[in-house]
Amino acid sequence: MDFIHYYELVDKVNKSVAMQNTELALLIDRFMRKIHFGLQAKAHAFDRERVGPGGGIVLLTLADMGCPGLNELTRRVARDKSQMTRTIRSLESKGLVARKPSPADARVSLVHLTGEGERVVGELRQAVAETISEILAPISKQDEEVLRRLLEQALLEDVT
Amino acid sequence: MDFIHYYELVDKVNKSVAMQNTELALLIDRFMRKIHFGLQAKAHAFDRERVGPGGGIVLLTLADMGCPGLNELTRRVARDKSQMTRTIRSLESKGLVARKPSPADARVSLVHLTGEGERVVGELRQAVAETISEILAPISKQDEEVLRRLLEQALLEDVT
DNA sequence: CATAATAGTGGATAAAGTCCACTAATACAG
DNA sequence: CTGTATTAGTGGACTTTATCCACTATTATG
Repeated sequence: MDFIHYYELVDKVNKSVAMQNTELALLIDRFMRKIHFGLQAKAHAFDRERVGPGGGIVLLTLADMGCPGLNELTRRVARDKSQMTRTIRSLESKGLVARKPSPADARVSLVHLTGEGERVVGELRQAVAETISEILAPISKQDEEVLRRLLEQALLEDVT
Repeated sequence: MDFIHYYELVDKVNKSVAMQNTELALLIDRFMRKIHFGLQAKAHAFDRERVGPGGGIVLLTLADMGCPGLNELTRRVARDKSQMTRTIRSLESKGLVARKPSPADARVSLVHLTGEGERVVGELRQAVAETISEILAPISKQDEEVLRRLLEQALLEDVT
């Protein structure tokens, strides 16, 4: 009956891999949440424009990307197109971003930060950086670098 | 005017740290989203009970915790108390979890998985593990372990 | 030129998140 | 003990995101 033991073993190993990876997903979720709440605790101090978490991510991403089309931006932050339309409109009404039609393609409208938007991005960065370093306090600077490298590696293929 | 250069340098360094940490937050967000969509793509295949992402995380966490009080569970997944009440009620109505009053404290009701709940957790784990390993494919097994260790370390203080 | 694909918009609805108030039970100081 | 502060859980009301789908305008392609 040795083959039974073999299959039990295989099953056990599979289950353990599944559990470990599941656990990783839960860890990531908790980590994300912790950042979320850390930021929210600071939000009243810096989010005077009331861009909210949704708007914040868009602004920060925009600062990284320069002047992308709306669709490109949408793919990068992995959110819904129509939702992005609304987010951008909201940010536009606050004077933080502006748009211009692409000279190359009449369908795309290129989004970019305004001066005021840049200023808000500065504040956001400050708050995010503080929160992140509080949360990452228990791990060393080298490991922080490792973490960044790992995530970049895992996301490499969809840089667009 | 050397001190000006000095302050410029300090400013530049600060800004770069802020940017790096901000970038890390954006990476984590994108990573999270990737998992989210990865799971969603599989959802129709395994989420026959329609627990959704919210219910899913609660079920998986529950499997890790055993038989926690609702509040304890809420703190672990870092969500709102009242929201958790509703999530649990929804899972209860599907027969996936059950509750019993704590013998030690009449205020707390202890939540635990039912047999059916355990079964669903098995399916969830399968799907989550597949998704995670697809996403983590570009990084090595050792690095995966490093990632888990780093996150655990960063979350260590709020294990409850 | 017809047809397919892409960028963006808008509507409708569902799911989460957020805040606040409230009850019941427990802890605790005096 | 007894009044008071805390804590667990519930419920309501409201806001924000998410999701899905249909639609226009433009570009790409056979």
